[in-house]
Amino acid sequence: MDSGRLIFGSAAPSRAAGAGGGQMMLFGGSGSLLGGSPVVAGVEDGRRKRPFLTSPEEELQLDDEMYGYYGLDENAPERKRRLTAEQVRALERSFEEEKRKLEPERKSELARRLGIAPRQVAVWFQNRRARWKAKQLEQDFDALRAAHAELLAGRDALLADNHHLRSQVTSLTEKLQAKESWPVSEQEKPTAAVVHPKEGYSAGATGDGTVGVLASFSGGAKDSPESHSYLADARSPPSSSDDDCAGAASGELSGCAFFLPEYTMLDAAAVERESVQQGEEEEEEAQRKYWAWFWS
DNA sequence: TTGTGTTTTATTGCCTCC
DNA sequence: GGAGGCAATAAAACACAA
Repeated sequence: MDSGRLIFGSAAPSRAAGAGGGQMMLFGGSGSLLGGSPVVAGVEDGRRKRPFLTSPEEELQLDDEMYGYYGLDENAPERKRRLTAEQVRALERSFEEEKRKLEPERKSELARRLGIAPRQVAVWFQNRRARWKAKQLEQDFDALRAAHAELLAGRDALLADNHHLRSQVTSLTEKLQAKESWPVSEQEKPTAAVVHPKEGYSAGATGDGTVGVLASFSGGAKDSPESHSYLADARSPPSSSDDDCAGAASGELSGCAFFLPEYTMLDAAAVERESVQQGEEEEEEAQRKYWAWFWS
């Protein structure tokens, strides 16, 4: 967009600037963009419409009226001159102290002190706010990007964990299915289901007083009873008052063991066969003893 | 020296607030 | 309605590589 900004060329002799020597040479001077043409065009000066000029004198008068400190420095070759380092430092300090806002009194005071036009101070603050905002946006973007990366990493970890757990479920399910068709010899039949909590088994009492068991077989040959290191003899009554039910019938057990009169377990059928074989009465006795112990 | 990209200074038009 | 802020933009000033 052409902003319509004009550099007024002037054939008039340059003159001393206002307080501080005047940094700007927007109008006039030998370096005019428009080749020294005294009058070029009318243009809006921010708030006031700048009229078409007819002479360098009128132009200079308008410069005084509209720009205050904007003077023409005969030693300044540029049409637009940058603020000095010291001026910028002062403006920066003010920018920080005043939380990026510029009160009118402060603007006048700064302009007076730095020898520039109040309008220049306002413009500098405006541009400085724009730079600050752009930088803030950049920092915010970086922070968001970092947070996003962190979330992605967390998500990937969860997916990996989920995948691992699913694999475990699949593996355990396969093992359970294999055990359901487990051929058990008469001598090797497990006689009861015992849950060893410390090794990761879980059990829950059901509403009717039976206990459901999910067991994991680890160690020992797949089809051998040795893999059932937690199996114990359900017919042997608990011999200890230990709350942790240590004392469970099997000497193989090192932790808590539950005797289950009825159970849902992969080798329930084997245990059932043994119960039938050893007599219903004996089984009932074991259950009776178990429940007596269990509820004691 | 020159071409090119970046930074700084300034303008313009629109919007909000009082 | 005027003052001031902001986004968009222009253009000078500057930096730097070829």
